[in-house]
Amino acid sequence: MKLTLDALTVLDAIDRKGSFASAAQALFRVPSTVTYTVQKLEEDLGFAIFKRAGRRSVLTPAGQVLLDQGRQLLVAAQEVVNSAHQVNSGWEAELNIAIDTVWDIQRFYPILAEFQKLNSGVQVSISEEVMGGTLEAIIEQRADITIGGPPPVSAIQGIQFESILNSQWLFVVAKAHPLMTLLLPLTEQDIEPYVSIVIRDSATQSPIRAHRSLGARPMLRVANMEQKIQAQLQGLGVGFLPKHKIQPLLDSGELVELEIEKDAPVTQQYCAWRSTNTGRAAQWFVDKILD
Amino acid sequence: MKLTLDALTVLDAIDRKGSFASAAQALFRVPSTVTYTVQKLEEDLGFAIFKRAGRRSVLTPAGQVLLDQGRQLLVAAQEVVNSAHQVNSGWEAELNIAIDTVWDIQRFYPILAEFQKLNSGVQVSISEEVMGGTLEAIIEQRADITIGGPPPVSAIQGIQFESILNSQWLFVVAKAHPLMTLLLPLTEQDIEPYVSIVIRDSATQSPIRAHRSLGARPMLRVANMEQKIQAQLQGLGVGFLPKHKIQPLLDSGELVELEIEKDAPVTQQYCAWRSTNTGRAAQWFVDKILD
DNA sequence: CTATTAGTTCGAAAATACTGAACAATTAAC
DNA sequence: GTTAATTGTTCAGTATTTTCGAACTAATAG
Repeated sequence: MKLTLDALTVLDAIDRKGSFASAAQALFRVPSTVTYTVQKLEEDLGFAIFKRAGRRSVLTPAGQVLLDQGRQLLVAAQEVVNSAHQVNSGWEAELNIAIDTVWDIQRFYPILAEFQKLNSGVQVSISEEVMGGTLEAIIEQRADITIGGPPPVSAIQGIQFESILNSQWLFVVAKAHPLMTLLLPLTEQDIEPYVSIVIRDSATQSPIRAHRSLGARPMLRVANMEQKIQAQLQGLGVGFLPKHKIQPLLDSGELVELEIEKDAPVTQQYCAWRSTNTGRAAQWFVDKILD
Repeated sequence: MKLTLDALTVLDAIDRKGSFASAAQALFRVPSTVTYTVQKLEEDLGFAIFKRAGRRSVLTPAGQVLLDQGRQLLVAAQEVVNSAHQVNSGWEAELNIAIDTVWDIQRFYPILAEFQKLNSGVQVSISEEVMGGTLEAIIEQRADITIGGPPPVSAIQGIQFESILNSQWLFVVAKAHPLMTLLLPLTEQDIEPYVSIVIRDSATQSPIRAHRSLGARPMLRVANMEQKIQAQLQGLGVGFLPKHKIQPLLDSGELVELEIEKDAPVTQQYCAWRSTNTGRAAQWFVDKILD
């Protein structure tokens, strides 16, 4: 394969300017150089790119394909260089952040806004994951940073973890729920008859962990934390919810915390990042997240 | 932008072979040449690609990005050359055929099988379109050849049309349909009370043409001919269907043709292709289709 | 028929890429 | 710890490729 990007640039110029001569002018070269470049490329590739029709040359079908796809190649090449420059500047070309659904994404927006003021040129993408999802995302390199999610079962090569927040989970029900008539603290037997709202695990490969399902009771599976809150709010079922996400609903009385016999569970939330990642954006975000 | 594909090839070799020296060997060059190429690229791009760590060099983050994306660029470049070669051989790189839903795609498979025996290397894609869809597909360059579909409203620059088949449309109903008790031929008043099955137009931009809708009667819109046949077969409604597509159902008596007062409509089916397309595959298919 | 423009050819000059020998730095072997 | 082997670099010289400019051919416009 003897294709060169320079030759493609010449082809592009010829087509856009309409002639070898004007292409030469545009590229600050002499006409004979353009002829030479085209002839050399034709010889290297083994087929004619232009059909000489009098004093004006026209592209052959193969030449047209070469030009069309070659232009895309030129654009791609420029993007490669741009990405490398961006990384060289210390800022990553892109940064993927996976946020666990127990986190309120809105609380993250101010940090994002602050970051954008830095004019780093980093393309930041945010995805919402459930339970094992954040772990899976960073292991499979889909994410550079995770916010929230469970701790690693064992140390993972090249990934650092840090506890970020003690998320307290409360057992709550909607304000008119029948469970409110019972004597506190509730026993497992009290709760058993009622539908439990659980979040479907977004980790497709990890062993499924239905979070806090409390035995084999009737369950309603929902996609994320938002839906779980809504479901419990509308009395579709009961379950544990992270305190910091439902504080307003507790204050207004729409949701009520009920004491239960077993200890209210505490889950450690973890932030994770790739320790091999030396990008400034990743470090900036990790610093911010750890407060 | 001073990036060259040759330099990327060198980077790739260095990474795969693990050292400048073995890369040089693999590329039939001398070590100093490899050093020269790398240094020149670094100078041209304006950043370090390798960090000299003793006698063994390691990629900088920017160098890693350059290599990763550069490899994709190399693959893409090879594909560009391959495509151009393919077109130069006389066969197109790819050929898109749009078939109108009134046609039975299965009738087209033998022709496809015959074509594949030619070992042309052409990537053939087939899409199913409805009503105006084939026309739109060829005008918007999504298709190279269309089979079936309406005639052009006016001559279209660079596209040739040829009538291919007189598709006869029959008014048919399911075998137990109430309309069968009436006296033939049916009048418009006879038909009016019953739901008419119409195919939703897949042409998004053309003015909507609800095919043979016979005034403002209750309608059930379906996505394609297959669904329309099924709908009429299950007695959900009545309407015109192309004779050649329902012959077996007529023979078995599951669908019944009913004579109607107005002439049974005849629609010309057209085959279209781009007259500028000089590819052998397009010509081969057009010849076959026109019998 | 002449002037103009487009593209090519060709020898010379310039720029670029490659080579091989010498050297420095590091790792492996003993 | 010393020696040997391996790696990468430098540098001067050489080979190759690219570019240039002038001369030339062919087609088109006036």
